[in-house]
Amino acid sequence: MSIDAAREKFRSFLTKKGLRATSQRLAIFDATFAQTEHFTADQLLDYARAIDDSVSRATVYRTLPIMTGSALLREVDIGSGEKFYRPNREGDGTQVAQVVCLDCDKIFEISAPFMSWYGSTVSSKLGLTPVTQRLQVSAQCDAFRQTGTCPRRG
Amino acid sequence: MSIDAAREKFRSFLTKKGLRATSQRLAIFDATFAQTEHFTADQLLDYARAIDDSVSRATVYRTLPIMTGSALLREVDIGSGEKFYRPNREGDGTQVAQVVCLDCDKIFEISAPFMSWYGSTVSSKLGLTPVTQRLQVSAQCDAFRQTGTCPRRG
DNA sequence: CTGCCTGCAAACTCTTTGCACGAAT
DNA sequence: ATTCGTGCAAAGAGTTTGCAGGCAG
Repeated sequence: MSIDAAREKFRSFLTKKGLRATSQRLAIFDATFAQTEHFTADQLLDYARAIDDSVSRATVYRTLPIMTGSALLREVDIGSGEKFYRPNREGDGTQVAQVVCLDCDKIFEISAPFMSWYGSTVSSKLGLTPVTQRLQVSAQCDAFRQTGTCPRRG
Repeated sequence: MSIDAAREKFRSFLTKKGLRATSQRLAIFDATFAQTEHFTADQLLDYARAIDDSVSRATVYRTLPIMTGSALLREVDIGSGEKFYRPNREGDGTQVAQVVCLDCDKIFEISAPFMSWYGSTVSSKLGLTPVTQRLQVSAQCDAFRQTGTCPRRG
């Protein structure tokens, strides 16, 4: 999905919800779609300010739930104090697992289609309907432990 | 595992690590093993103070990582701002998934032995060695949505 | 005795919120 | 014109830490 197509989707999402397409919201949105890796709210503030320096931290935090609600942004919580985000270029539906490298602090994502099967199996036994699921693996980098450098590291 | 056996394990863990078996640490430990459900650090402070009212919040937070390090306590982070804990009576090794009910706020645990298989499969492709894994499902309570009451709710 | 451990309170990190001004429809 | 949205700064929640005194080994 091109950034223009994505921006248009975001605009129409805002309109449909009766929300206003302010310059700040659009700057924040554009900033997310310029990223190829996971990023934090704090980083997003920087990225958005490079586009429109009137963007404030409060507006970033207020816009994040709007964007995740539009399914154009995914939230990734690896339990590290701060949350990570990533543009959802593929549209929706893909079940992914995260692999977090303890040496690189890098987050990899891998498709894990069986997750939804597991979720429904397990939940139906409890009389529950699954809403979200996450599968996360934290791991050590073999190369880093042996050679002292991680090939994926900056 | 009985509480006495568990306390003895904790004592020897402390000794082995060169740590002191203070009355506060033992009170906090006993408090964890009296619980049958998940609990927060804040709740643990209350429980521990009921045993030894000299226990402070700081000591609870300083003792938690020691206990998780001894594998007698498991930490469960469902991404809700605060972490949950639960005594590990079964010993170690069991791979469990959490199912969190959005209506009850209750945390269920279910054995998910295939998790470790998935972790190693996925990680070996990236040259990583898995350290920890978590599989979590957040779900709605069918009964609550239909009748307005959840049978599992207090 | 020695130095690890403690309680207290302040600091910290990430996120949310109240308020009065400003801008989108 | 109306509201909704904004920036600022302060508040919040959960957790961590510096310090002076206290107790285990």
